[in-house]
Order: sequence, then structure tokens, then C-alpha cells
Amino acid sequence: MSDEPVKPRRISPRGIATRARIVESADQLMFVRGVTATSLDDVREASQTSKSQLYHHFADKTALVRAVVAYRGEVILEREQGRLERLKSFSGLVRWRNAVVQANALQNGAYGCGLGAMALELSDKDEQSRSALSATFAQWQKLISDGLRRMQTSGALAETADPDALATGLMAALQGGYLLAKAAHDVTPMEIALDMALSHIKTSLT
Amino acid sequence: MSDEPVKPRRISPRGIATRARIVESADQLMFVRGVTATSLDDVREASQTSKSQLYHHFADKTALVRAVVAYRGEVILEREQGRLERLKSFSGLVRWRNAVVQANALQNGAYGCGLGAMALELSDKDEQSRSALSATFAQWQKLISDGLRRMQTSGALAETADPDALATGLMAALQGGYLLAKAAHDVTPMEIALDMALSHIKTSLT
DNA sequence: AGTCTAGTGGACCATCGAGTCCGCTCAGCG
DNA sequence: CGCTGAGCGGACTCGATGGTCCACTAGACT
Repeated sequence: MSDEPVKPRRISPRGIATRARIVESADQLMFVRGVTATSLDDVREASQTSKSQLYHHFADKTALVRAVVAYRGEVILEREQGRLERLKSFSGLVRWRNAVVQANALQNGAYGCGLGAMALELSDKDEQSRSALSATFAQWQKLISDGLRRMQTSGALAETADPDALATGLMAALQGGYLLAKAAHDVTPMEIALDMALSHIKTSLT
Repeated sequence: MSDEPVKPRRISPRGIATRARIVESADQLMFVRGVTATSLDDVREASQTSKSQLYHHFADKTALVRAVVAYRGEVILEREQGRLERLKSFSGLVRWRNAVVQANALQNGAYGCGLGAMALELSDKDEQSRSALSATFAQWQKLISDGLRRMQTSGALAETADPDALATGLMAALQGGYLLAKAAHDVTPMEIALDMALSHIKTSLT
């Protein structure tokens, strides 16, 4: 309960690089196998490090998982910001839809959304990870709702529309689409889900 | 590759009961902890059985998991059939929505959809489970699309509407809603998602 | 040069978990 | 009554896994 003792650990560039290697390796492994099914030895091997380094940089597996949650959140938000920050028309939303679908189509949707998968796996196990993931979802939705608000400003979207609710609906369609696509090994359900959400937004166009 | 040798094992009522106890216990545990995080010792203890019984009734953990997948699918389909088989109007769909939301609101959405959770966790690990889950999703969607078709027959829903696509969209909204609700510990996103899907269906009402 | 600590290698430990095995009980059937 | 096999109890094996420990190295600062 020491409330963040401002850990006075000095860090060297080498240490930073090693830590980053560990987190990135863990991120990849946990993405394809899941968190629980990824062992620290897997991470050690993939990152070309040793056991002591893992425990030098992270208190335990939970701490590493939290670092992965944060890292993945950053990566996704950065990617989505690039895709959404200039969004200001319905056709832009369609382009975003196409990009997301195309990326997921590569493996017939075998890999879903890394954020959604972690949310389902960790929500009941680690409250801290859960709230971090929830915050990332909120930021992601804000990227969308901000775009919708720009559409309102430009007059493309009706003033009566609720950008936050529309963004939540779109995110749910996206996550549900990811899930059904993964289960079916087919991106079609994801396309249908996103098209439904877009169609719903369309009814609020001016 | 012996292609189902029609195992000639005789079964007694007692054996059936024990097997059922094991599957039900495993189902509950895997629902709250996840499949990987549930050990056979957990199952043994919860079902008041012994190790040898687990391996008497199931070849290995994978076989048990598959039995759980089948069991959970049956339970959910039975429940949903009861809710959906008489569906023939939009207000019936709204009642379904309310029932689903209310059930999930009990724990503030802490527990999601057992089917969706298993789909995400198992899709990459066991192809047989994946296809079974996918089939269950398909049947679930059929319960919905059949209801929508009845609405078409009665003239409530436009002939031009695509019941299968609408059902897929609704299911995606449901699953995405479950996921976001679980991450946020709040059912609101689930309500928004379902309302979006219903609103989308509404546009095809006559 | 000397010191101090972050960084590292890797052996080691304790536990857990999947799966095995053997011997017992119980119920049906001759 | 006694045989047989399903059903059962639980100790045991053994590899995997999270976590510890200690000795060594590199680099920054004096």
C-alpha cells in the first residue's frame, strides 16, 4: 500500500531495450495463444533473454501481463488514431470498415482483436488489467465519436445523433464481428456486423 | 482414424449420473475461470468424484472440454428456443432484448456469454471445439432468423429484408455487447449495442 | 583505477497439473 | 453363490511452470 514509491531504479538504454523485447515477445505469444497458455519460458525463449531478466524487469507474471495490456493498448490506439483522426465523412467510415475487414481477412479471421480477447480472458482475473482495457476501449471509441462529432460540425451528421452511442454500437459490432469471424473462420459475419452499424449511422446522415 | 468405433461400453444409470455431474461442474468452473485456468483437480473436487472417474468417462481433458462445449451449447439453445420460438413481432424482439440484458445485469455484466468466451479461447486450440461452437452459433442465429421469417410471413417485416443477415448482425451486437459490458463492468454498452441492432431491424418493418 | 549497481546467465526449487495404475466395491446375471 | 465388468478411490509419476538465487559482467560516476 506504499502508493507508488516513485521507484528510484536507474535505467539504462540496454535495460530499456531488453524490457521492450520481453514485452513485445510476450505480446505476440499471448496474442496467438492467450495469456494463460503462454509460459514465461516461452517468453524467455522468444525474447532471447533469461529468467533473471524477466524478474529483473517485472515483479511477476501478472506485472508482465499488465505491461502487455498497456503495450497492446498503445499499439492499437496509435494505429486507430492514424486511421480515424482525419475521419470527417461517411465515406471515410466506409474506408475504415474496409481496412479493418481486410486486415482480419488474411487468416480468415482466425485471429481476432487482441484487445477483446484479453478483455474476456482477464476481466475476471485481474481488476487492474480489466480497468486498463476498459480505458483503452473508451479511448478507441472516443477516436470514433470525435470523428462523428466532426461530421456533425460539418453538417454531414444530424445534430440529434448521439456520437457516443453510435461509437459504442459500432465498437460492439466490431468486437462481436471479430468473435463470430473467429468462431466461423470466415470474415463474412464481421462484414455483416459492421455494415449493420454503418447502416445505422447512415440513418442519421443529413 | 477408426472413425467412431461405436464404443461398445455398457452404461449404468449411476455412470450416467456421475458423468453428468462431472460435465456440469466443469461447465460452471470453466464458465467463471476459463477453460485453461480450470484444472482437473478443480473439477474432481467440485463434482465430488475421483481422478479415475474423470478418466473413466473422458479420454483426456480435451474430451472433457468438448463435452462441456456440447453441454453448454444444448443449455443455451434450449433456453433461447424457449425465448424465441414464439417470436413473431417486433415487440417480442424487444422482450427478448430485455430478458437478455436483465440476466446479464445481475453481476454488472461481469460474466459474459459462455459461448462467446469459449469461442475466443478455444478457436485456435481445438478445431473440433471451434466447429461445434460455430455450429451452435449458427443454430442460435437460426432461432432468430426463423422468428424474423415469421414476421415476414405475417407481413410485419418487409419481404426485401434479409433475415439471416439481420440475425447475424443482432448476434454480433449481442456478443460485442457482452464483451464490452464485461470489460466495463457495466451493462450499458450491451444495451446500446442491442438497441442499435433492433433499430436496424426496425427500419425494415412495414 | 576503483566502486557500485543495473543488467545478465542459468542452475535450482517447489508446486501444480495432466495422466497412470492398482485394487476395491457394487450390481447384474448365470 | 460366484463371476464379470462398470464404477470408483486415491496414491503415484513426471514433465511443465512460476519463481528464487547467486555468481558474473558492463558501464557510469568518483
